[in-house]
Amino acid sequence: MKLKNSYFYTLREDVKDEDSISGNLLARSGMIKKTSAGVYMFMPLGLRILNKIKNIVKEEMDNAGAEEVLMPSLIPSEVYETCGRIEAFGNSMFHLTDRANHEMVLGPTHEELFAIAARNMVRSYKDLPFTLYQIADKFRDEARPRYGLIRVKEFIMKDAYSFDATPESLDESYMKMYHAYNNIFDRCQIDYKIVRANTGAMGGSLSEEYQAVTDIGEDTLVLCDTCKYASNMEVATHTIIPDKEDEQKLELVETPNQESIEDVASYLNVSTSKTVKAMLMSVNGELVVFFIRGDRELNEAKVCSLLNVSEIAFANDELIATSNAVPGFTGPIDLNAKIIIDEEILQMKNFIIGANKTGYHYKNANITDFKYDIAADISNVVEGDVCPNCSGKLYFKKGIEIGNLFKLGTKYSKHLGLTYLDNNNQEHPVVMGSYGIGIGRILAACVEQHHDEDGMLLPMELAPYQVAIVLINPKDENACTYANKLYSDLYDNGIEAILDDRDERPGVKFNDMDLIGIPIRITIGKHLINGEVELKLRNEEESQNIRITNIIDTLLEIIKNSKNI
RNA sequence: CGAGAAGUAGCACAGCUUGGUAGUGCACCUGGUUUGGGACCAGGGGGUCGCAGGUUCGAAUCCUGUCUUCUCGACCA
Repeated sequence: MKLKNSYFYTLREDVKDEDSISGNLLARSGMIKKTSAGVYMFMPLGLRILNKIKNIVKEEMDNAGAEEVLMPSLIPSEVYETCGRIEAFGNSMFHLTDRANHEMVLGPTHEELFAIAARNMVRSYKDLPFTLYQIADKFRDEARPRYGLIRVKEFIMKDAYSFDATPESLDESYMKMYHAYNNIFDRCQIDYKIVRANTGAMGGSLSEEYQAVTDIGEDTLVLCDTCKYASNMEVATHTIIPDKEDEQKLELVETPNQESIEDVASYLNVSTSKTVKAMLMSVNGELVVFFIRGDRELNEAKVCSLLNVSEIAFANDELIATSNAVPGFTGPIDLNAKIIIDEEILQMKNFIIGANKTGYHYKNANITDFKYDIAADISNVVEGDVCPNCSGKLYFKKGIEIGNLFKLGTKYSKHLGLTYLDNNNQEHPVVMGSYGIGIGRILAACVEQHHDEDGMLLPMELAPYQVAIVLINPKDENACTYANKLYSDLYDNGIEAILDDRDERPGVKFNDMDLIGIPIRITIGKHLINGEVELKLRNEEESQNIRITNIIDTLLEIIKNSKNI
């Protein structure tokens, strides 16, 4: 691309609309432009990067034996009704009607259509296994789009679906995707963690997420400092260390005006981990009181799957009044409500707990002092907890979900009649897996992880162009002639280059090329008369002068080496 | 969906309190001087002040409604 007659602009200041580094750098580079909240235009440079990511994904999918297809985005509602997902998605799905008043939706994910596609051809176990994928737009009406390309309403996703006869066969298909995913994210130079995740509304047995590690991540990753344990906070567990104290006698103590756990703990001069707090929640309109250690948080995802509900809410005053619970002083002893305790409390001794009486708590409470309905893991782990797999300590990082793997099982195939006959002429539902990758999120995560104060530092495989040729003085005819020759020589050798032939000052050109993250810069300036140009790598401070005689080989070598990192 | 803030030129903003016909920096155009890290001088183009009503002789400014955007929360396969 020669800049002079191309669509190219940069902004010198941050864009007010963008709240993330990646969103700002992409917008300032003229690569993306927001059209409305959570919806973006991709301009030439941005689209080039996107296409490079897509190509990497395609190559790895094809290598893993998956076949590419393309599904529509405009889909009759009834397709999603079959498996109850109109309900499950709620108002995060875009609904519309056509002129004949048929209810349609814009596809948020495509399990059903792929299952229907598979149903068209699968008859026998001999037809299995196979894997299909597409790279296409998805639509989700996010309540709050943010962080540039991270959380958007319309986005490009690679979604793959595997179809197997047996769970064992699914394991193999799953592992093929697992390896393909590692290759994809390695090639994009993403710093990522693979974590256990909640299967949520997708259903199925196993789910793992690929999380790009970044501070603006919306998920909390729980990692072990000793072993490879890695889990999304939603499903993270820890080893409970039993308290070895001897049980003491329950004692009512006055705690006037001490309503928060911190206040009570400091008033009674104990650690918050020696207290138990109550969470008064509404579950399907019923009051349920959850008890967890004072320094922990209730884990909604765990509670929802325990009780098999889609959401829980804080109880309102009216609901609380149906019991004898006293907010701030709620305890399980003589409480007339459904009680669910964190299993950790089974191992705690002599703890502080509310007395259901304003201004009073019990101390030296023990599990034998009260009744409860269910004991289960309902709390979040905290940093420093002991790893469930070894004796290491758990710590947290923030992550963006850039990919996921689901073992779906037979949920969709059962509902949609996707079955096969085995060698005994018996009919079985096909076992499915689903595998997603957010293409735009890879771009955003990559920029979040690779930038400096001057702009992006894109990996060679993702950069829109590998080389930027900066022509210092376009009015110098010799320099201009050489620059154009170099430009076409590079193309002849398969190297993608930008020729900055604009009539701008050198500083403007350097800053622009730094901003858009071109990995290699060739500057054609005053040393050309000596047969030399300047070579500078975006991720290095120093530049060097090189002879123009073997410049192509030098560049090919740099590009080749950078891909082997 | 709850709470808060903001919409004025391509971008970032001032002006609004106290109504009087629209301004700054960057970007853009012309001429000149410059030319290895976001040049300088001079001249110039570009805005129905988000939209709709209302008050007023007169509204970017005051009032009402509405839309949009952003922030914090809720939600998030």
